[in-house]
Amino acid sequence: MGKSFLVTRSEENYLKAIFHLGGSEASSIATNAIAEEMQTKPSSVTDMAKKLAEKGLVDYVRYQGVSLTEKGIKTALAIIRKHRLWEVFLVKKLDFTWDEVHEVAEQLEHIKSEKLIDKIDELLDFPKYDPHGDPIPTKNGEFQERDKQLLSELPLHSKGICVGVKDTSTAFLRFLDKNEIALGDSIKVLEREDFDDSMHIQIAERQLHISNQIATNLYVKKE
Amino acid sequence: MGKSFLVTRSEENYLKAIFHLGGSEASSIATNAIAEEMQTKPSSVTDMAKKLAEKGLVDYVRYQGVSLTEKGIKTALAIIRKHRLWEVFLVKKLDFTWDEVHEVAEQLEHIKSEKLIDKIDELLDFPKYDPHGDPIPTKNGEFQERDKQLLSELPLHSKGICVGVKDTSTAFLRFLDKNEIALGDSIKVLEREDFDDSMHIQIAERQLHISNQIATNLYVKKE
DNA sequence: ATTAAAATTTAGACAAATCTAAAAATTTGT
DNA sequence: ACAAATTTTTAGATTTGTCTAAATTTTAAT
Repeated sequence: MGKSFLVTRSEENYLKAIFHLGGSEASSIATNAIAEEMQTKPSSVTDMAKKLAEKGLVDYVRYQGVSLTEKGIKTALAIIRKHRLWEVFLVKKLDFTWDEVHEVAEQLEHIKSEKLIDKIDELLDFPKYDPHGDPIPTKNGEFQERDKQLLSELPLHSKGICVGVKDTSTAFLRFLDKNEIALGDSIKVLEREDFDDSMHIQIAERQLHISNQIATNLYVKKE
Repeated sequence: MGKSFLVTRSEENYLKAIFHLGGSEASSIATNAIAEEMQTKPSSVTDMAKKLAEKGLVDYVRYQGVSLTEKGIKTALAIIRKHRLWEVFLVKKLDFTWDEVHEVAEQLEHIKSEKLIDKIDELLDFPKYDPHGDPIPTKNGEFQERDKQLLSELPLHSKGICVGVKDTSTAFLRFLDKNEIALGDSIKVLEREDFDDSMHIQIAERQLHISNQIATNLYVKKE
């Protein structure tokens, strides 16, 4: 079996970025898009694309961009799995807030030990979702996106359960904390303002007025 | 305050090695000794010595070797603290055996997050010793070596409590596991064989015959 | 269908961390 | 004290991952 041989930390980060940009589907991802995502220069992306292609992790055609191979997808999912499991660990076991976890998980995701991450998985009782509501791939790389929609798309008077966030910036997560909006909360759309698409919602026992910018960054699952 | 600015992973490993070789005392540590400890070449050590000296982490005199500065000691202790706390975590929370922890802890010790390690410390209830019996430095870099001696030096008929190991090789740790010798066990010297310095010991309810090589790698604390 | 704009790649350079081989300094043995 | 052995350093090369600037290819507009 192809014991994943040597994948460097930098290569792992590229694979993750490509995956997040949709590189696991048929479509190719543009050099510029990857450079943007990774906060680096397009020329660096080109160099790395060649390296990853040589290792059989991506398909790369000059001037066309890259897409992940089967092997690349597996590797990317393993990293995402680790990242999300560590996030759960930090929140559940060490009382980190959900805006604090990302930076540390970015480091922890590169720790190489199959036993370690499987034990963490077990310690957490095999969670299916991370603190932002994103699904955690299994050991075999299976994972299903939750059936969810943006709060902004929820019809008037219908109810949903908050299951995730689209924007994971510190600012947004802090806003949610401050307004006591958490995953699992039940949300009902009471009124919608046509003028600016802001809305009145019922959340737990409270009522809240939220802007469209909030509503387009909160995922809910219809009840 | 000198927020430890940038210390690379490689630099951290050198500091740790120098500390282990006694570089925190007045004595200087030879280039060759460090190369041996780090499994690298003396010329690489020279290069790094200059770099560390420039950052004020070691004192370095050409052809004389290096010794840690105050700042270098602090940095080394912070890494050792992290390494040992992670070892405790792996054993206590994830059921790793004590011969499995080192390799993973070597990676985890480089994770940069003060909050993370302090929370791990708290989760473990502020342990004083790691799974091999070595003391864990406090957040302020204080740490005291335990009052201990080698089992081989324990007088005939006297008793001690097993508090640590000198050799931390997988082979030795596995041997101890197989013979059910664990930290905390009470050991009494029943008989000593002058010919080869092997000894009969009473450990818990059992009696055991152990070679001098074992006895010179087990630390006990006199009762 | 050309040309202008945008995206991408190449070429050449740099910093970090390492190595080899040769030179220099120190230590050791007598 | 001086030659031989050992240790240490220097000089120059290599690898990884990055960058800038220039060249090339693709895309978009008229």
